[in-house]
Amino acid sequence: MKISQFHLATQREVPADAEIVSHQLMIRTGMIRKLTSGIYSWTPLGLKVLRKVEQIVREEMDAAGCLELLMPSVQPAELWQETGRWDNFGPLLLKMTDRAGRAFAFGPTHEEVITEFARAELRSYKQLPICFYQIQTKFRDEIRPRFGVMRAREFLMKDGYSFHIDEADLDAFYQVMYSTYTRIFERLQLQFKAVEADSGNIGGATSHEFHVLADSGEDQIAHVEGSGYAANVERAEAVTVGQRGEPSEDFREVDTPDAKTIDQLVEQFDLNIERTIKTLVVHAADGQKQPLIALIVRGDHELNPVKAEKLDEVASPLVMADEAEIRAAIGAGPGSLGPVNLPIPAIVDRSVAEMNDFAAGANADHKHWFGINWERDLALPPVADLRKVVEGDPAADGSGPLALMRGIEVGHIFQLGSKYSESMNAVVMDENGRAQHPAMGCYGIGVSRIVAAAIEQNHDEHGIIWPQALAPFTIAILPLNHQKAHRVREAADKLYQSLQTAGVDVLMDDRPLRPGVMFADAELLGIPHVLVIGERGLDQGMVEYRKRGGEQQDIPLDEVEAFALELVGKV
RNA sequence: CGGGGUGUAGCGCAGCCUGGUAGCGCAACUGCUUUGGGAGCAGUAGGUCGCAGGUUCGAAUCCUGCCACCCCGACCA
Repeated sequence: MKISQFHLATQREVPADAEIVSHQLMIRTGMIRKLTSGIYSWTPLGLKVLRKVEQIVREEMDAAGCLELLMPSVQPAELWQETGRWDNFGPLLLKMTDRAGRAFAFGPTHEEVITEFARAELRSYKQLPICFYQIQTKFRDEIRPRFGVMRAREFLMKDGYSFHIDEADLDAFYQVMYSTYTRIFERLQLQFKAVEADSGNIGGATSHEFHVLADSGEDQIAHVEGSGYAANVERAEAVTVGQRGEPSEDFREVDTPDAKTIDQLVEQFDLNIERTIKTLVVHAADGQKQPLIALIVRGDHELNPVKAEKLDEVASPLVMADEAEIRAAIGAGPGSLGPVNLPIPAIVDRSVAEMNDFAAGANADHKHWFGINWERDLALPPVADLRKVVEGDPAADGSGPLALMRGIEVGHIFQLGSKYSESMNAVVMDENGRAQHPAMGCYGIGVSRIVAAAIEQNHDEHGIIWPQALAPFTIAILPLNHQKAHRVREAADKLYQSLQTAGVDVLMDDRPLRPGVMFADAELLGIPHVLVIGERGLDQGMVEYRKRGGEQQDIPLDEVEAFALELVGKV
């Protein structure tokens, strides 16, 4: 491609509303343009990268035996009502009506449509296992879109769905998808980690996320260095190793007029924060005896809402009680709550169950109990894993202390089981002639998000540094002062023609611009290999090669074509 | 949805407080010079000042309402 024939629209200035590097660089290189919040056009440049990601994903899915299809984006409400998700999916689901007033959704994911497809197409266990996938535009009406295409409302996703005669076969195929995903992210030349995950509102049990590692990532991952253990912190189990200490202090009530928070309490009474507890009041699940329930974690710990709302006793989604509700039920404000004489049910975190001689609110304003001990002073309430893990916690599998890092979720695989096949009554005949609900798996990759994630991981102060597998162009030719220097133009044209013929994605900067502009744009665009042709070099019979973000060397003019072909593996 | 902020040329911004009909840098266009790290000179073009209403002889500027976008929190590929 010659730039004069292309639409290149690089900008020097950093857009004001782009917060993270990938978003800034995608705007500055001109890969994307915003139409409105969370909705972007991909320019010819950006689309070249997007297509490269897509193609790697497609090749590996095909290699795993999956079959590509294409399902509709616009889906009738009835389908979503069958699974209950018309109401349960929440405000992310974009709903609309046609001129006759029929309700539709713009697909945020396609379990319903694929299950409808499967119940029409699949009749026999002999057709199983089978996996369909598509690469298609999704729409989720995100509460807060941000970071360009990283968290967009409209985005490109690969979604795959598999069908199995039983859970064992699903599990075996899940392992195949796990290694397929591993291969995809390796081919994309990204640093990534597969982690145990929560399955969110897609449903199902076993689930793994694939994260591209980046400090700007919105997710936190807990892992153990050198072990296989890794989990999203919202999922990571907090285990305890110690045992409860013996009571040594007196159980006593203390006036604490100025201690509204844990920090104040610790400071004013010189307490160890690990001997304090926080009592959080949330809405109980429907059908519980009382409308509120207390969740108790250690003073220095944080409640993990994902774990909490999974408990049968707790309303899902999690709703914190407001001060008025708390006062009505308990008679004290949020700063003065505790398990002693608590009139509502409570669940304590595992680490709280191990505490002795600890302090807590007295359920009366300006009073706390100190020296509390379970069993001696009050009965231990039910115990559950309620908190977020912190750096240094022991891993759930005993492999060592946890370290935390940040990641960008680019893939997620789930074992759905028969959730959808049952609710939508998709059945196949098994070998005994009995109707069975097939077990399903579901496998997503955020194709457009990968482009941003790759930039997040591969850039410097000059611009993007594309991995070769993703680069929009793999080689750039910069003919310096070509409009005056005939020799330069001829050498560049010849090289361009031969690389073009060999099928290389080559970009020739044939703009009549000063060298500095050409260098700056080639670096901004992140083209992995740059060949600089100038009169100075030609005088020595040389062309200069620069590797983006790396070394440079002079190549004899008559060897440069072979050199270039070797660089991009076209020999 | 709650909290905060911003809307002025393609991009980045000033002007607003103290009303007098819009300016700077980059980008764009023309010409000449320049050409191994984002050139110089001369010239040109481009704006319903987010929208609607109000106050005023006069509104980018003051008032009211609305809209959009961005940031911080709960969701997800």
